[in-house]
Amino acid sequence: MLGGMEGLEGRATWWVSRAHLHAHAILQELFAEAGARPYHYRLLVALDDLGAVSQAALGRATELDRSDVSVALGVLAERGCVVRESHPSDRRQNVVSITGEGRIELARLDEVVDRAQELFLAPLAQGERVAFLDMVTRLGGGQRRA
Amino acid sequence: MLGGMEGLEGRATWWVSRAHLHAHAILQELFAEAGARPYHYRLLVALDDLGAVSQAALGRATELDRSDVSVALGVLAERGCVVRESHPSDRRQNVVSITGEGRIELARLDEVVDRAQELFLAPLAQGERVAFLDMVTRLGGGQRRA
DNA sequence: CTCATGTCAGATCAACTGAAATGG
DNA sequence: CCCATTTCAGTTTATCTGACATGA
Repeated sequence: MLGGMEGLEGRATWWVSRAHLHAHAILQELFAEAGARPYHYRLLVALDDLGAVSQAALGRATELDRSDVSVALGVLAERGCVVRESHPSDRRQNVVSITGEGRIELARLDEVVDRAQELFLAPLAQGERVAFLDMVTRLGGGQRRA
Repeated sequence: MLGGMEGLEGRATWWVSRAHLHAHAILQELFAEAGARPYHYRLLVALDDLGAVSQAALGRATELDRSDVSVALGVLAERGCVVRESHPSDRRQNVVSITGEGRIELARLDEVVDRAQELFLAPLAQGERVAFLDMVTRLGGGQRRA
């Protein structure tokens, strides 16, 4: 009678956390195989989307910290995936653009992410996936970092 | 044509991660208000369930590291929520039991966790919650820490 | 003076690792 | 000798803070 369910296990928050851990492990492994990091992918996606932007703008678009953007772009630049040029009229800014190399890398990583979704969603029937995505989107909806 | 969906955003793994962040933030805040940590709750639940057990057994039951169990039990013992006695025939072991105080604290934290579920699941209609829990349980199912 | 930008060094926090001390 | 338990110190990894130099 008293409470019903007890413990964190069995609660929605617990299972969401487990699912996240599982998803994270899958992504980490596939990205590691591919020799990249999720940050790199996020940045390449945003750059392909936005065109040439400053690092600060990139950080805002991807919700990454400017310091992490700075570091990750260093790696991507070394690999020739992006180029940084200083802004003509505002010399504080590094204007970043994706390169042809970068687009190839992006396409490769897109496939990695697709494979990760497939692995992660494997326990759900095709019909369930739409409903799940709809619900989990609402549950994560208003989330912003502190 | 080419790929369809691009970017981590919009993918299932992304939204699960967002939902996890949201759930985590809710739990952290409510536990902080209550002056406790999720570890404490996990341990109290297990102790209430198992009765008197060694710290090592507790660690295995809760999937917490022995070292973290040791530290968290130190806090709980200071607050009078648990007692540690050395095992009569195996003097390596600390046999831990929940106290009356501990059971009161546990009941209090159970309510905290219930409130957290309510807040977290608020975007879902009552009927959806069962379906969501079923699916997310399957998605987190086989997960074990490395 | 103030604010924005890019960079770097370090704080943080949870989770985990390693080793020492004790004992079976 | 080998293994289990408890404890503590320290590593790890991603994220975030703070400070600094530059410049608008």
